Amino acid sequence: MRQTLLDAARPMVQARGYNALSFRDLAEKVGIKSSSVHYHFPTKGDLGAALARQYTDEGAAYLETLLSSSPDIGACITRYAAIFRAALERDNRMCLCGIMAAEHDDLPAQVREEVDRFTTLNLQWLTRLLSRRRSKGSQGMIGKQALAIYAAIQGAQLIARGRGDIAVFDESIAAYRAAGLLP
Amino acid sequence: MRQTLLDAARPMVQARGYNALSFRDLAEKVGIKSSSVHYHFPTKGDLGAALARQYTDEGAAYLETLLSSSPDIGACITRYAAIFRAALERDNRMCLCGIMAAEHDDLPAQVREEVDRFTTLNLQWLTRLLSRRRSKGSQGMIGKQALAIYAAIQGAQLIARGRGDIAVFDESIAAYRAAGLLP
DNA sequence: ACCTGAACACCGTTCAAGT
DNA sequence: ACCTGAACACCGTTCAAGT
Repeated sequence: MRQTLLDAARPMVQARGYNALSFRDLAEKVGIKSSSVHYHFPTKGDLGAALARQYTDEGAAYLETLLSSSPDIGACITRYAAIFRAALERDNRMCLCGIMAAEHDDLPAQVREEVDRFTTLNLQWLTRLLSRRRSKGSQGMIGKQALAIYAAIQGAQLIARGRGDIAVFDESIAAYRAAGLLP
Repeated sequence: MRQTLLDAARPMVQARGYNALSFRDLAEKVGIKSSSVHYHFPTKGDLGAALARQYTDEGAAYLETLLSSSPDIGACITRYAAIFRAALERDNRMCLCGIMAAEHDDLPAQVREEVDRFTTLNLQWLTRLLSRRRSKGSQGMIGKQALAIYAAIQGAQLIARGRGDIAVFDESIAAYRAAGLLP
């Protein structure tokens, strides 16, 4: 049941955010009462943190396979962007931690910590990827470029979701690549 | 009182989002009862829409002065990015319509429409700015570049806010400029 | 014209009670 | 071990009542 709740809650949060998630709506979707949800997750913060933790762990595992599956940096970035594109494809949803990042200052501390861990994980992964390049910058430059790439992709997803048009995402990514922001 | 309410509500939404705004908190801040807020704004959607409308109108006016004050495209973009930077400087707040964009699918229709109008306004302004360049692309290319610039700046603000570090914003903008995404 | 208190259905949360 | 109904303080909203 615990996993059933997480599986039901994830797409709800990806669509409408953490704040909009209701224990009663979630309970109804899985066929129990809202007070029963508290048996598995004492507080909404516990649920949100578990949601973000699992999402981050799964993302980390996928990113590892991605990095080891191809030596080509451009191909890796394309498949990295495809992760965020896939969320939009699924009923115009967002990255769980991207939408929660917007609620950052309104999140319970335990949820915020997991969201921050997702961001850190992505920045580290991008840094490792960029470190493969021959045309190296300093370590500091690589970190800043990783930051810029992550911010740009999250922004593209946010704006594309708002416009309800996945082409907005694709065109933004294409413009990033054309400019050389993406390797 | 109507304007007092709007002035008090704006920074609250910029900090924590539309969903987190409470009529009772807002009422207490301005010294009336929550039921009195409904006299000025019948529903929370009315308040949110008025908030976004005024924000967009003020933004539009400022962008016009910006565009006519300098013929230099790079200077205009720098001052454009400075608008978003200023929000972060003010207690790590976000663009009102940037944070509301994350709540997009959970907003009352009337609020969503105003948020979308802000986005449209910004894209049009950026398109006009980019049209000044000699090294022109097609009209379609310019629109896509405007989109990418807007998404990238919004993303930089979102991630910088999450990290609680305005340097994240500055470094992202610098990376955009270095790549040539920003003119 | 503007404000208020009381009521309503929602929300997260608690807890005694059930199986 | 897992679920439930009732209660609590919150929320947006309504409305009769006040000035």
